[in-house]
Amino acid sequence: MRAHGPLKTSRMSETAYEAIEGAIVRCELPPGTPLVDRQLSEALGVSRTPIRDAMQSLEAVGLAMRVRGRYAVAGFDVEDVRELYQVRRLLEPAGLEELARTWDEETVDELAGFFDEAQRPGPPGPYEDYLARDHAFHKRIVSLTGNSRVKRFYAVNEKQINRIRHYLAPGYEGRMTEVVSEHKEVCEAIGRRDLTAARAALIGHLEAGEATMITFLAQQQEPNEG
Amino acid sequence: MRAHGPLKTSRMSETAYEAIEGAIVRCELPPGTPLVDRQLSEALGVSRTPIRDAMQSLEAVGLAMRVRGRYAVAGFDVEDVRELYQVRRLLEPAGLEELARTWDEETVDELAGFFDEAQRPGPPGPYEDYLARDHAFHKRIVSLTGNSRVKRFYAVNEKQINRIRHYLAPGYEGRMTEVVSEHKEVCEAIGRRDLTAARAALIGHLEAGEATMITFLAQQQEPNEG
DNA sequence: ATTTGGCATTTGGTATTCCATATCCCCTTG
DNA sequence: CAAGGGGATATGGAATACCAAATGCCAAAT
Repeated sequence: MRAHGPLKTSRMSETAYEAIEGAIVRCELPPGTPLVDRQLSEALGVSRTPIRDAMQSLEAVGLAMRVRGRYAVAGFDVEDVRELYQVRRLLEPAGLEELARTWDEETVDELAGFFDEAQRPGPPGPYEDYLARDHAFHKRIVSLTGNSRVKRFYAVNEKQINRIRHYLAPGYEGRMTEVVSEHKEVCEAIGRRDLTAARAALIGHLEAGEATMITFLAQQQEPNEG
Repeated sequence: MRAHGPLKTSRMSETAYEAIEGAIVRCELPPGTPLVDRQLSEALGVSRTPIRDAMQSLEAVGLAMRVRGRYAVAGFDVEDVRELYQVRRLLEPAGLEELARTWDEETVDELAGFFDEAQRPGPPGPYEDYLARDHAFHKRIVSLTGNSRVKRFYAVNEKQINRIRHYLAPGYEGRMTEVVSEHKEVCEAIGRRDLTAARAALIGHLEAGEATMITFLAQQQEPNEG
């Protein structure tokens, strides 16, 4: 029985995936929320098939999980934060080391001046803008590895970190100005052609970020791991 | 219309996935082979739905890909080998560094003697046994990171490398004895509690492996990247 | 009142049907 | 004979139907 025109605009699986992923990352669907295909099917106006495709993908990137057969939004805890930041400390310095190896002057200059443009003095802009700029910087560093597998792995990692950022906000913006100065420290070291210092500054920055996130998460009376 | 009892034994998606994945890794389905859901559906005796689930997973781990909408077994080339080994050089030393940090005597002894047992002198056993032992060694090192995300990433990486090993065999077994001695070098350094040397030996081992694989692959008149 | 058995509901998995698009082949036409 | 059109086929995507297992609830019995 055909209900109505199903509007085969594009891949409904991808549309559904992005809708659900966005809702999970923004914590509109909090950790532990059951993901019931029939409900989501009705809510998004598509059939169960693309929804189940999307849920499979969400499970693959660790945003959803199956607990005794039932799908639910994945939980996270302090140990996840440790893992996520360990991955960053592993991948991002690798980008800098590749830069040290190849030493492309143009790229060095690009990174050294990454925050020059659109960097107004005084209070930084809205949180979302700041997050986007932050992410662009770190993503650019990882891209220096030129390794597509590393980049994909990093992207999944970042998605999970971003979700915890959303979970912790508001209150988490407090570190914004601190992070900006840490970024500048990395960029200045790159500008001085001192990649050893840049690497150290980057790792310090990541360690500070991990510590902050763990502190906030522990305060929040950490929820259970999914 | 119900054809016959479909035997809902367990998750047919996983069964189908493992069947197809195995065939791809063993190169029974060579790179470029079209993966047609209806064909596989008939071949494996299940409907299209679990097959399509499996193909989605295969695409996620890089063993299959979609070229203009059609699924096919992913190809690979020298650049893939570089990426795959760069990932290994990134992850495996991280395991040793974690061991250096925590310095668990029991684990050190375990790794130092990893190849003592069942290591008969003279010619090594069958290639498959050797591969399994090799993989167990490196996997154990990566597991020292204690990072589940790293371990999953590494496992996917290994699956892809293993496929290329199968693709290159026979002839590729020639490096077996060489690899065994390189492994022993790593283990001996660990036994001497010299993790710096162990790290160096491990990286050298990986670089040798990459060079060998690239040589063999280049000889084989490299196929096109999927 | 508690426990237990069974039925209704929920939910995920699989099969089947329907549909859209792309590709290929043959036929027509200039 | 070549080029273009049109239908047949192949193939993937989505919707729906069907099924099994798990869950929960309610009633009945002790």
